[in-house]
Amino acid sequence: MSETPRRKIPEAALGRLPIYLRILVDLSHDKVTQVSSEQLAELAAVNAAKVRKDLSYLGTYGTRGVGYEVQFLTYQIQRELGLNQSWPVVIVGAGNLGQALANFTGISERGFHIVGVVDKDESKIGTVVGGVRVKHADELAQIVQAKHVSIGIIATPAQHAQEAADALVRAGIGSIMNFAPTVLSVPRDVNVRKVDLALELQILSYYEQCRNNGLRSVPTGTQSDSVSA
Amino acid sequence: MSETPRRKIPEAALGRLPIYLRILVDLSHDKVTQVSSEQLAELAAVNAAKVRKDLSYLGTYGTRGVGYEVQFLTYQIQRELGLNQSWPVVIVGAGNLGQALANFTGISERGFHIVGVVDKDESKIGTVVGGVRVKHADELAQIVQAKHVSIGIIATPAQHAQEAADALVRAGIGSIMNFAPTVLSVPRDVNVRKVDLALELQILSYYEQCRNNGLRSVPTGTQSDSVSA
DNA sequence: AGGAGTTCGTGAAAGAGTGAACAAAGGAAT
DNA sequence: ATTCCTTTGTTCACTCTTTCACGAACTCCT
Repeated sequence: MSETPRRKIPEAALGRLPIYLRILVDLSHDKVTQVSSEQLAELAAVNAAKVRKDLSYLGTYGTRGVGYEVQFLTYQIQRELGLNQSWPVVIVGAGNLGQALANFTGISERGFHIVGVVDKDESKIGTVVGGVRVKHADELAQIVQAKHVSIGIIATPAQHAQEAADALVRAGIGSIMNFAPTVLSVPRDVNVRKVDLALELQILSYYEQCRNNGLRSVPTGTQSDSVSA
Repeated sequence: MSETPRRKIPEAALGRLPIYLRILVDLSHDKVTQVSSEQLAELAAVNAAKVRKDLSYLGTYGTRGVGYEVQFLTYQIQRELGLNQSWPVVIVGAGNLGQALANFTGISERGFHIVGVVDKDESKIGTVVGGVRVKHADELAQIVQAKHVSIGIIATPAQHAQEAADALVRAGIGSIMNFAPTVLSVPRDVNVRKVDLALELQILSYYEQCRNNGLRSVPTGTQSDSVSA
């Protein structure tokens, strides 16, 4: 029962673990050592039973009548998510978004570090973003192999996203985070998550329109996650 | 005919409408006039039955034995999402992310336009991003009311996200898109969607770790050769 | 006109996710 | 030890989502 190879965590629960993790880290900074599912639920804006069920997928780490030990639970979630190491990440596309991502401290603070940024535009090559010198897209495979990168971020315009994906797959990447507003076609064993700016705004637009039409069918109080594929 | 089929669309289906919309617009550019649920499903990487069911929430817009008319369906989805108008949007936070968002053409091309960018940092005020001059955060309410803004984007650091949300709510905003990695607390009638960069990466990390545990014990960047399936 | 071939719309079943409720388990006080 | 209080872990009923399967409706061809 000590090091059971964890069964698969449901997608819905998996999406909440990073939220709990962030909250736990914050609590830890505030010198809080114990936390109940009720408190955690409050901070994450979800149901307490859901918190307990989510955490139960990791193991039996709580103490009845007491709650969860912040440090210990933090460690367990990190371990489960594979965050006790820092993953090397490569960014394809050094435009506005690529630069913002490379400079985003949240990435490096939470278990990842940028080891490469590539672009096809000669004018961008050689410039330094996020502490990394931008290289030509042709060098992608080289970077991936040299730095053992398994996660790639696509921050290109939509029309180049698929070729970026193909290049990442050829280079041996296992997971792709896609910021381009396109559906990527990749081999089945490559994991893709997409973040689509305009898509999320369009969903807000729908609810705003509903509100204006007097039809208030907005899911009240909930904070919807981005819909990922 | 009933121009208000306006039932509430299930959240899951709603999240896919913008994807169909984008594909339809692309098809239209390629001079395609008809499309079947099968084709649409292929392009959106989903099940064909799902496409038909999703579209059926809008109304009965297909023709049996033929498919859907691209132009007409495009219009219907846009109408349903409230995209036959251009929504004014305000951005709070003019850092890397805020600038990238303001410059992101995908926003203005898909039914939105940035009418204001505010920040608290004096050094940013007065600079122009995305064609808009950055103003002081104190002017937020003024901008919101003058331009009838109902959608706000939070692109501040996490520690200022809640106060940005409070300001947006006070200003009368109805929907918030939150890029800061924090759970916001807002009144029940304000709609929040969150996009969390690091969260998505952490989910990828989990799957990468699972993959590596299946093959090798220590996943220090062991690149799995992508076996196409 | 009638039959063959498509493709939509939807009912029904299976699957996933949610939340109320409660037994089990720990701590504290008597 | 016993009792009381708290909080977890889990069950169960319910809702939401996905997928299958098939009748209905449309086009084309003979």
